[in-house]
Amino acid sequence: MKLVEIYKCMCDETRLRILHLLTHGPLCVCHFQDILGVPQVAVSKHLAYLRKHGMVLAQRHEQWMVYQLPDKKPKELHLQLQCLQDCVQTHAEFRDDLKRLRKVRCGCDWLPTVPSESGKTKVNRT
Amino acid sequence: MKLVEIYKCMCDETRLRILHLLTHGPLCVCHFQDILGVPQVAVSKHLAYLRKHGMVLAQRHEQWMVYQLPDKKPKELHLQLQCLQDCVQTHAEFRDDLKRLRKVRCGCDWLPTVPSESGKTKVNRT
DNA sequence: TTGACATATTCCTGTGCGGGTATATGCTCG
DNA sequence: CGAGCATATACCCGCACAGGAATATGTCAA
Repeated sequence: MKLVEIYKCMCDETRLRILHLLTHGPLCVCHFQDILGVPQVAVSKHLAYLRKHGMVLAQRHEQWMVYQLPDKKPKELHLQLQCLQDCVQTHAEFRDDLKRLRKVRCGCDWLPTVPSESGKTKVNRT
Repeated sequence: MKLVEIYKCMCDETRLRILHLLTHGPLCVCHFQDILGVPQVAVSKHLAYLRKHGMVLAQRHEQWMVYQLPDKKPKELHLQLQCLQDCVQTHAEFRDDLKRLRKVRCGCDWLPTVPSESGKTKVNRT
């Protein structure tokens, strides 16, 4: 994995926030929309970019696409994500994202883990 | 310091190599040229970019401009540079830069530390 | 099948930036 | 001063990409 490519993926505000959120678990597109407050097309395009560069994995689940970090990460990626977590500690914007993330998790029962079939109700969006 | 800006600075191959070299001590422009094998104008522009974003400090020394990392770094920058050092361990291109760096240091007696007046001979470039 | 929802893709536009050439600035030495 | 070296800046070109609008694709449910 090319180190510069990792940095290119992280050098956009929205993508950085997406990656940061994903370090806390898988998410689907509509949740990114809600948490980030960014239009659907933008989210979708940034996710496509990240996917194209092997930074995230996508998996359809009924009508939703669930995105997550690869479980087997190359060492550089692992280090970078680790570093990201360390860096954001002091940045309010990222902590606010996490706050909204928790709210989303409460409103959605299957989120915390990789989505399973059990007890899924269609309450993702209102 | 905006985290994204740091990533923007690091998302170009040449700038990344420059920053990596600087983690090993101050350097002047002509050395970057020799080590990186990149034309003067490119080096100069990338250094200007890094300077503009507070990633490096410049200091004139007679006819040469000596660049170095700021000694008082914001926490994010420090973490990122640390992470960079960890990441490049496995990347040959960066190790090759270090090899050439050592050669340059041998050919230039004032380099290892911030340049001092003692015993400077004009042998920077041939 | 039709409609509603979730997501992706296409097209368009503006901008930032990388590469190159030429030129300007700053310093030193004779 | 003028020449020569080291470095920076200005200008031009091309490309990648971010943002937005419209539309396409895929899935479900009635």
